[in-house]
Amino acid sequence: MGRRKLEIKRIEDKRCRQVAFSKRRKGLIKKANALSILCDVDVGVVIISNDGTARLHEYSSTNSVTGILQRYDSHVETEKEISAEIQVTEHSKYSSMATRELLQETERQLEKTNADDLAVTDLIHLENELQAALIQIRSRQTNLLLESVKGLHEKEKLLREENKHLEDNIATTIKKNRRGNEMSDLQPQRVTLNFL
Amino acid sequence: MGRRKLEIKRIEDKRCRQVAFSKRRKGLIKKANALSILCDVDVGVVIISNDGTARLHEYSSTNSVTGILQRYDSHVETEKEISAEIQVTEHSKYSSMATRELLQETERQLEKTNADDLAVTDLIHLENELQAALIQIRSRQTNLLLESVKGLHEKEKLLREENKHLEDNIATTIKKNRRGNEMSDLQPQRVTLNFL
DNA sequence: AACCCTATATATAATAA
DNA sequence: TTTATTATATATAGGGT
Repeated sequence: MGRRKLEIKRIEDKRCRQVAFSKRRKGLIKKANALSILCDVDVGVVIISNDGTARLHEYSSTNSVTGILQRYDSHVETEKEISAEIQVTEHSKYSSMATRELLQETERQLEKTNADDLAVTDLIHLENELQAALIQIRSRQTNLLLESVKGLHEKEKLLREENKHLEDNIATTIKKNRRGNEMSDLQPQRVTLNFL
Repeated sequence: MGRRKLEIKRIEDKRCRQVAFSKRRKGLIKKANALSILCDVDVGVVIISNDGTARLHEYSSTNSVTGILQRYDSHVETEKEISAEIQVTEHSKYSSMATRELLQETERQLEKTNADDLAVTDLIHLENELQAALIQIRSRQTNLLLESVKGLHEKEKLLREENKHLEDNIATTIKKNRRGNEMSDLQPQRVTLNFL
């Protein structure tokens, strides 16, 4: 795209690399913006450079980054409804919807391509699709984490209640004991624990 | 870039929009790939289309998506070390490092630009930088969530131990009672509470 | 680092297959 | 729906400021 053809490999000259980075980063974000507007889709771009000081550059068509991430979540939510199983069947979740489509796509690709000219671009494409599946799994993990927190809070509450009951129990037992020892007449205990 | 100049606004014809999406998506990912290789940086692209069936497309220069997200985390981790405060001071975290740089950059931009020709591109740039700050805050939230889970697990363990002690306490109390009062019909209580 | 310039490389809109 | 063609629009390498 410039004065001469450029091989796609790391630019060794630091100066040139830096300039190219600045230009191409701008270009990439511009294209991301055009794509999102022209085709009415949400696009997010993240660039992490490591030249000495690691810097983070970002673009998102949605107002906030959390916005696009919430879209992830709702996307994942939909899949969850389809395979609303428990942890034991967790494995089956990975073969739902998009993942199944992905495998079909892979088969199609392999069918129509001779082993000879299995283009690198094809492989890159498949790789990207697989990565898309991975990000979905990651989102799923985030959701599970949130559920985990919720569950743990409930557990904590129940355990605290149980503790309270047990303490009361001990208190009354001791009291009655004392009384019973004095009057030689111990009363039967009733231990009632109601929760859940 | 085609037969005629195209305004950057939503393509109304669904057919054209679909074709443009397919092409531009491929183009964007190709450019993202070139950028990451040429300039030796990590790049992630996320595209969410909503044409009826919401679909998620993704690209990441790192082997796994979690990889690039871990880079986020470590990036955030560094900032955390600098302002390692508790939740109460949470607010102060938002004005650390990158955010401070960001504000300086904003000032610089506003200084050198007349109100007249404050280019849209400048605004877009600033917007993107602000979004970068937002994604960092989001990562921070994820970290806090993970810490929360850890803390809750510890809490749970302590509560369970406490419960065990209390149960033992009750058991021995009852045993002693019975021994000291043979005719009593008092039965040792079994307090078993299983949840989750 | 951020802009200009310009020759060239790439991307892609319209169109057809 | 994708795929191929092709004319045109954009992006950008190298060079200078």
